Amino acid sequence: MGERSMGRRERNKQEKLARIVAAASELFAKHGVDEVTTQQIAEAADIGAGTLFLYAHTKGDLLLLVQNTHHADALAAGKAAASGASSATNAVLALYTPLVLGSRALGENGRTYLREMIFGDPSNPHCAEALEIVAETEAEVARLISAHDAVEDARAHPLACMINATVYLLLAEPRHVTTSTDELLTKLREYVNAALE
Amino acid sequence: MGERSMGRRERNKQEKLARIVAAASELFAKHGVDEVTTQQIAEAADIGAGTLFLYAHTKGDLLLLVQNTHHADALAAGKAAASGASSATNAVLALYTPLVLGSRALGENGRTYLREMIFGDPSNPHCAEALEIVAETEAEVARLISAHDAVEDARAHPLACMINATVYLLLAEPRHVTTSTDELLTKLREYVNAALE
DNA sequence: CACGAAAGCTGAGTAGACTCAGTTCTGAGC
DNA sequence: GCTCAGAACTGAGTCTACTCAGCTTTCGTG
Repeated sequence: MGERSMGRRERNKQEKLARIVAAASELFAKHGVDEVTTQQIAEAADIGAGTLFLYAHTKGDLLLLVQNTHHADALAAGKAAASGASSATNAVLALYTPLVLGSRALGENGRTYLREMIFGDPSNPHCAEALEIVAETEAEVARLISAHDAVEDARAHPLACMINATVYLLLAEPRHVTTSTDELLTKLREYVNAALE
Repeated sequence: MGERSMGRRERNKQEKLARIVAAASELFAKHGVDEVTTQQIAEAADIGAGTLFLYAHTKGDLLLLVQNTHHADALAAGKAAASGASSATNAVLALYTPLVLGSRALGENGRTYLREMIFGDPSNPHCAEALEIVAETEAEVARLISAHDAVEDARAHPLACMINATVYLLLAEPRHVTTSTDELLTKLREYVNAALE
């Protein structure tokens, strides 16, 4: 996969992809997904309007493409933070904190990302990638609560799924849009505590 | 609010609303939300294309309008079924079974309904109504697990939220589209058991 | 009944995501 | 270098959810 081994065709494609990601990333962040047209993005990336859809099947896929990297980074940061935690609850909280902060920092785009992740077409690679990160998060939660002996092993995975579902709905539900991020994390701690006794 | 006390204006409105719900209900069920245009619905309801949007702000709102009644009915049926259950787990399962069956019976429309519920605009009355039913479901779960002494009272509400979030994501996640409804209910039992020990 | 105001309705028009038939570019074979 | 198959790109065109300026209907009041 060295850059040297690619022909011009492949290099052009990579370069275009990079321009698309950069353009979409900036415009989405600046104006919000709904306030930006695919035309504007294509123009900013200096490609034809139709070309955009060769790299992301829908506008939603484009958001997934742009955000998946940040999502994966947040998970990695969470994993690192959780490794030093003193209890199962603290570990789970540490794991999710970067994800929650990241989602909240995006404002409305954070909710849109969740929407595309859950309701997008999983046969699209960017969506599948996002779901992969979610599955990895779930597995890590199961590992953490097992390692801290919070619950017997058979319960670890179901509980991890429940905790994960709870976090995603906390971030998605409209009633929490006005809740401060601190309050949200406090709520999350309460939930995790309740689940782990 | 008797029908007699309404003027012609109000009666016309009610009648139009009924025609819209009937038309949308049939067309959505027959062809799926995405395969039906708002024009077709307006035509079937014998109203102007623009009139539709006086009764539902978006096409998604229209789905909420159509399905909320069934959703509420399913909750009522679940409540009734749960009242005779012998354990907290059985009660919660009984409560959710009609909701799960109802959602699954709608096929893809069931997932679309969830999407509109969670990501729709809550300032729209139909969306608010749907969220109201969700909140009621959550409260009922808390009541049931408290009544069956499954957990101390302080944990009842957080756990109810988590169980509820789990059910909604089970129904929404694309990976469960191919899962049979029976398997889904089995999975749900496993989750509820894990949460309630 | 006549009038005016306000509620309700209308459908042609707008905007923007997405498509596809035609074009250009790339690279392997000679 | 020349040729050609097919990969990649293009942007004008399509489709449809949603809007809005103008029209119609209702109804309280004199």
